Amino acid sequence: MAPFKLSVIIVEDHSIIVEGLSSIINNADELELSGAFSTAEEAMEFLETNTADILLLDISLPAMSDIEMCRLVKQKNKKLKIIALTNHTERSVINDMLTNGADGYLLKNTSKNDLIESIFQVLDNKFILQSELQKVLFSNTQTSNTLPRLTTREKEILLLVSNGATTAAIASQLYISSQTVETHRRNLMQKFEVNNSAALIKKAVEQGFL
Amino acid sequence: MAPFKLSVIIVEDHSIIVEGLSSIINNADELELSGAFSTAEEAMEFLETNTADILLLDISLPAMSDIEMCRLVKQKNKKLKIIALTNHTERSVINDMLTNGADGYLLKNTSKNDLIESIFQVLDNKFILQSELQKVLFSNTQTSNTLPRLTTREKEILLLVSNGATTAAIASQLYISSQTVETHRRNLMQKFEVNNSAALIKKAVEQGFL
DNA sequence: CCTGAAATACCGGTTTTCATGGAGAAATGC
DNA sequence: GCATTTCTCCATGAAAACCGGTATTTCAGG
Repeated sequence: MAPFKLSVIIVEDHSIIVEGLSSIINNADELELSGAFSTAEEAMEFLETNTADILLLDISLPAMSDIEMCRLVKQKNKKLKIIALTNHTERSVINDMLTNGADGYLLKNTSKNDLIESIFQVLDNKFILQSELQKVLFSNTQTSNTLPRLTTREKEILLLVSNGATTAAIASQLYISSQTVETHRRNLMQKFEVNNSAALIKKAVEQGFL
Repeated sequence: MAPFKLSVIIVEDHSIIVEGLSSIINNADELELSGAFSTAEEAMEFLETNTADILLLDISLPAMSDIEMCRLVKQKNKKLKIIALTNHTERSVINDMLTNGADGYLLKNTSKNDLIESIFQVLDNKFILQSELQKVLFSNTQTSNTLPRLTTREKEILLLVSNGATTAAIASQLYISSQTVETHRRNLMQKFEVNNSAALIKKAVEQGFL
């Protein structure tokens, strides 16, 4: 019950994890949890009429809108510190998060102590990144740096391909010619830097498109 | 500090979730957490010299050894009640769990209250299954009932296919003829009930083989 | 020793994908 | 309104995948 507690909010849709974070935060003397939301939208709504010092943001799928949400939240609340919580260790995801407003990036298997410490580090205007992740980020393996940006049509075709549909089937389903479908699929393979559909699907799943 | 608390142990490798479960359990008067382990093996070791009333078992990937572990733990500790915790809603996974010793099956997004209630239900020799899951289990869609059983070789080839290797490439890598590889791939597609590699990879990922 | 499962291999034929390269129309964004 | 993306379509040939059988070897378990 200290007079000036720092306010933490959470965006996370698994209540067990919320419970875990909540317990960790409330056990820290200087922190208090002032909100838990299952979507970033709800959190933004909350921030319209309230303030907070730090946001723990769950990033479930790298390709989803989470990263975009992070950018938006930060844009509207410049003072709010954001820590991304995720399981993904792909360089591109980390990069994307950190260039989109996150002040820190933690893996979900972080220990209690690491989490608390990180929160304070970030509040102290420091930038945090687990050593495990620094390795990924600064390793010399010069692999793909960013997630591909897919067009609507490409996403549509990706989904159909993943369901096992052949080019011809997709074409007739979408009322376009199979050449068009081929083109899209080719572009998909190019964007994902693979050379066949099997690898395409695997990479797409890994990166959260499926 | 009631005299006879029921002892709960956890198998779960994400410390934040452990924290959440721990907090939930310790807040229930009649329960106490007496151990948290990141693997089922460790839990079994613990059970050699200790007892427990209930085990919350994390099932991360349906095709992994988790289900087998459940069976083993139950075999060795018949009195121990096991609740599986997972994100998977596939009928086959639920089936597998419940026929391998689990006394209940909860989704990871279960609420605090549901979890507590379920624990007591199970301790009361009831069998628990969320209504959401009952629907899946007893719905009339007569789709695939069990995960396919893959041979060692098939797993090997599945992995290589997912990496984008062509039949010829796989063949030369494994020092077998490409006809053999074709056969294995065909068997894989049959087992997964799909008709091309793209769908094969997707289904394999979904079911935890990749 | 026998059986069954697994791994290996082959044939012949059809379908589908993959790689190239180009190109016009439509929508989107500034 | 202009530029850039995006979506559309085309042709061709080689490569790979898919299909439906069949069959031999190997090896562990009963």
